Amino acid sequence: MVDDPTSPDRPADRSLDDRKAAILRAVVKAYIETAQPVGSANVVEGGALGVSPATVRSEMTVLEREGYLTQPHTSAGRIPTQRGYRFFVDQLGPGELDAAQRRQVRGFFSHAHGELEEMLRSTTRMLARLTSTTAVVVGDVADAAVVRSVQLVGLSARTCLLVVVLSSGTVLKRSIERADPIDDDVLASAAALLTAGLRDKRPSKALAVGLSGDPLVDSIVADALDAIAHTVAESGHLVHIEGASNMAEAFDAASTLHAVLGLLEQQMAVVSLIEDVLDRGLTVAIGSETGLAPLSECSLVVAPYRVDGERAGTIGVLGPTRMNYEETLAAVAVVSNRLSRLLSEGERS
Amino acid sequence: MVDDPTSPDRPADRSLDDRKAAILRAVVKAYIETAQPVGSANVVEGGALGVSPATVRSEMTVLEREGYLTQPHTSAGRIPTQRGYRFFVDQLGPGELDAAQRRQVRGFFSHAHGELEEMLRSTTRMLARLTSTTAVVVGDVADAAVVRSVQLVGLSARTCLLVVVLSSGTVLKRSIERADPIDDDVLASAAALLTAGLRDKRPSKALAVGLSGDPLVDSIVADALDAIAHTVAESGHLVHIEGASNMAEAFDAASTLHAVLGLLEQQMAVVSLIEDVLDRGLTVAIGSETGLAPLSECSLVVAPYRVDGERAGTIGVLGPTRMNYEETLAAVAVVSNRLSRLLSEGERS
DNA sequence: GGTTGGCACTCGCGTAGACTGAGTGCCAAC
DNA sequence: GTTGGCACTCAGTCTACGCGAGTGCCAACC
Repeated sequence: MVDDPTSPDRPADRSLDDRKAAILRAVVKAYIETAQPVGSANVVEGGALGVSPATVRSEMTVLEREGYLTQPHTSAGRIPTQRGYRFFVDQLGPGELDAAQRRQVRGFFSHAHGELEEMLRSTTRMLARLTSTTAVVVGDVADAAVVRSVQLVGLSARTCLLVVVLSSGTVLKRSIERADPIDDDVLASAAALLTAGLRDKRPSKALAVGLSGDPLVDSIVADALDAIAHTVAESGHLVHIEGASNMAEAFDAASTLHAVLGLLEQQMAVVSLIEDVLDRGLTVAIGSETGLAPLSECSLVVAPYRVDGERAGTIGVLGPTRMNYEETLAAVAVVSNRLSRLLSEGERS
Repeated sequence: MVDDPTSPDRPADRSLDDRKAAILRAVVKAYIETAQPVGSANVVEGGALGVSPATVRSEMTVLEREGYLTQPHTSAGRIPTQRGYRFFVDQLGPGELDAAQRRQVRGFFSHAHGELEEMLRSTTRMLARLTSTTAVVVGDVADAAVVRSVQLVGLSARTCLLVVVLSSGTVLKRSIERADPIDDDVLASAAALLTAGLRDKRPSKALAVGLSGDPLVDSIVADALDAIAHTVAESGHLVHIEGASNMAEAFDAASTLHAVLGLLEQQMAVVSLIEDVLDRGLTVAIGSETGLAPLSECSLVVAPYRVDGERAGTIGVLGPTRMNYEETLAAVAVVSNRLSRLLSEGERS
């Protein structure tokens, strides 16, 4: 029986037998739909598992004891705990978008065009609208492209601006302050040296270039390499966040909302959150699994996207813990795939 | 009596005598503080205008008839109408920040440094924190600086990237698609021509440069000029919005909040809102004066900032209609002044 | 032994009524 | 014109109460 190929043999928590799993699933599904505690009768009438409410009740007490469900109070139905959601998500198969959503995605990508940054921005917008949640797209702009040109433009006597153009069309920039006035010729030679030395390298690998022998030029080159390293660290991740307004309808407590929106305003925190979740090998982070207190009532669904087979960034969706995981997982997967394809094509042309 | 220099002769609505004005002022002030309807007793005990509650009551009925106040229901106190707020704001003298706030502003500007964009961003953040509202800073990056360099960098055979560096350190960029493959030499000559022709001009005035005679180069130059015009139109206004999370505590109705946050996500709408308000010569737009339905319960306080005497952008604050106008007006004025000073100094050095 | 129907019990929620008190409008007196 | 007095209004609060959804337990059943 264990080897029966028809039995659902998933990597999920094996401590739950099939019926408990089915009941838990039904509770989670119903709760996601209605946001109301789910009673035993509700479970019976929803799924066709051929048992009476009484049986469901006794199973539910077990599920509660094991930490998958809670009761807001006696004489109310059950609500999934974080562990309950985790089980539910783990046993989900690959989902599908409904027709309208598929059309929306297809329509978006068939008309998509323009520069990388604008593409990422509009993708974020679309994803937010598609899922009615907050969408986050992180572009690893400094890691997914190579240097095309490096320029140094004098702004004032002692200040110049470093401008690095990448093959993706991304521009990194940073101002460099010098103690002494700088000559335009010196800037030009330094820029030529940098372009020659860094061309077709990743900006994150821009550590050294050949020296010129002229100490002034070499010193500026050193400053520029330093500036590149700083810029990569600071703005190497381009973050787009859209649909934060959708949070307003997900939570009724103003304080929760304030905390969540406040977190979203710290873009650095969002980037490291997503990195962290991906590093732990997760696709979904539920509640406290995000590791951030303000998100204890939120879940995050993430997926990397690739350009020519290589990770070029991450897309993600942040919503309430009781979000529609099937739909959101499908949406994130589809969008990341199509975005990967589109950007890879773009690169090739 | 009319010419008595001690009597408050303000440009406010003259249809209100001094006592009515004082009562209205007291009601607005109290309502801003408490968010509760204000009764006649409350008015008497607050301001020292030496009349009894009964007198205040009869005055308040007049103020209500004239549209400055409303009652949420009989047997409740009065609430200012939009017109009431308007009167209140019009008769406000120049306000002052309290000591703690002044310290905060001074501390920020004494440590402020870095590039223009980063400066504007952190200023927005500071303003949001200072006023506990949503702060908006619009930088007219394309109008407030002149061209320092124009470059064309080949990205792929048929695509190149236009990169314009401005004296402020701002970088404008846009990709240009060509029907035929382009040679690096051609790009270089076109870029040289553009730099020579546009240097020290404003990007918004970049309409033409001298021709080279080479039709290919000239055609690319034409494309580049076109691209500059588009970029100026599209990203000539750099928008920073911070403190949107503060809106969560200003409104309790989720739908209002959703509408306001949704509007804030459309940055274009915010820019044209602010432009529009300034064009009408206003410093404060109250409720429907903003011209945007989602902001009917909000007020906007704006002030331009200048670099070397010339308008370089706008700072603004968006909050609930019942915000603390005195404080906010003072904060916006102080921040715009100090920002102007800082940026002008920076330019000079 | 697992399953089931029956049943008593719990408890949130909605409704109804009473009460409170803040605040008004009116009026007669000052 | 101003004031104190007074009747009136009405939102908010509290309490009581019944309803009903839902539970836990148990004895009976297959």
